[in-house]
Amino acid sequence: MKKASGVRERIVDNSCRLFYEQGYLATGINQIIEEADIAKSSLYQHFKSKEDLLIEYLLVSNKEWFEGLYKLVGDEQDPKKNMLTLFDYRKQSAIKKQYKGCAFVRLAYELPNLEERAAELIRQYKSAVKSFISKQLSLIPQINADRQKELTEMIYTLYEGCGIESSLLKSTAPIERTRKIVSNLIA
Amino acid sequence: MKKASGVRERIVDNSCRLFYEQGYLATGINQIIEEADIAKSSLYQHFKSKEDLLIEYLLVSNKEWFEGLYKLVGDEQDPKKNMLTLFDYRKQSAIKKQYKGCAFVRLAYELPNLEERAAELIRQYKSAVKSFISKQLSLIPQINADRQKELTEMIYTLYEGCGIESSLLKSTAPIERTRKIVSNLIA
DNA sequence: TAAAAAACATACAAGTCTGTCTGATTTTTA
DNA sequence: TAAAAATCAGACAGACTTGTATGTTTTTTA
Repeated sequence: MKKASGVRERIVDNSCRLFYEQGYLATGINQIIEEADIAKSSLYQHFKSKEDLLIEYLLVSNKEWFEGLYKLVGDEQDPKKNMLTLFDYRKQSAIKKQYKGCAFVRLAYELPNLEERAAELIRQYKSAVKSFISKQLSLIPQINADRQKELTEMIYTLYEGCGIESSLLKSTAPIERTRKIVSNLIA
Repeated sequence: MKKASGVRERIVDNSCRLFYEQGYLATGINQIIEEADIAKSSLYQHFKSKEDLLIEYLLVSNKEWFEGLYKLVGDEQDPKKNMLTLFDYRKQSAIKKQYKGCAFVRLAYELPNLEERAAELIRQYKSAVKSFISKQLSLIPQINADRQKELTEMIYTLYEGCGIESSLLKSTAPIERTRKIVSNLIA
């Protein structure tokens, strides 16, 4: 079908940017179409409602998050290094995103009565992050299955916690501290 | 001055309830005055703007949170028990508040460009929580000053992390797991 | 090049939002 | 009991919200 105009792309890019920077409720359709420089009817041709834009936002955020992580991981094989890379990635993102925190948690907290489609995408994302942690641990020979399960939960909890702290204090220090703790846990 | 009518009290009670249940942006002045059963002009006599209601919300939430914690602590002196009570309190609150999470983090995430007055109150609250943790650790003789500092950060990070997890999964399991981890850390 | 699809501008509906104002009524204070 | 303060109901301003509808112009497809 169409391909050249990039209208859909501009809608998605600007929606995602504004939803993240300002929050979902604080961002109006009119601002989106203005900054994307498209007509309102074009937006509603691609997305039937603002809620559909929200779903798109979650899908894009998920995709970009994992792409960014695996770009930083590169072809490194050492699971210990890769575990620490997760925290390096969190630190790098915190700076780039000006300490506004995880898009998924942000949304879950902004909309306490979130529709189920969106809530499910958030849970899926978090589950995938936990899988990454679990995967690395499984590749460390010294760690047995019981300890792996235990450490997965603990490291994931630390991962979430340092993200919050970093956002509230607008500082990477909590992430760096947590990275060191995790480093000791898997040493 | 006035004392009997309880108008201000009804404004504050309903504002706090609705801000927490629905979020700040999703709650309108009109809903507040309707559920508080007062006139709009009465509201603006007590609070000059919605932002002032937000500040009140933070002050009240802070007060109630610590009152609830110290009620659960009672006159228990054992610092190890009191540390675990912090997590029992988090679990109890999670259920009571239907997994909507910490009011302060919620607000910081809902309004990424929060006014400085409010942001400062949030940081103060989190600092006070950390002080509680630090205080208990300082009362455990086996823990030296260095270890105390280290554990304060770690337990606080775990505290924040398990709160997020609990909210996203609508389950107390992450809190219970974390309580056990903390129990081992200070055993 | 002619038909189909996409994007355009713009107005509009119907509702919401915060905050102000007027003037009447009730409550408190002195 | 008289003056002062608080609360009331309700209209209003002015801007904003999401989404629809109309008709035109541009782009793509066949």
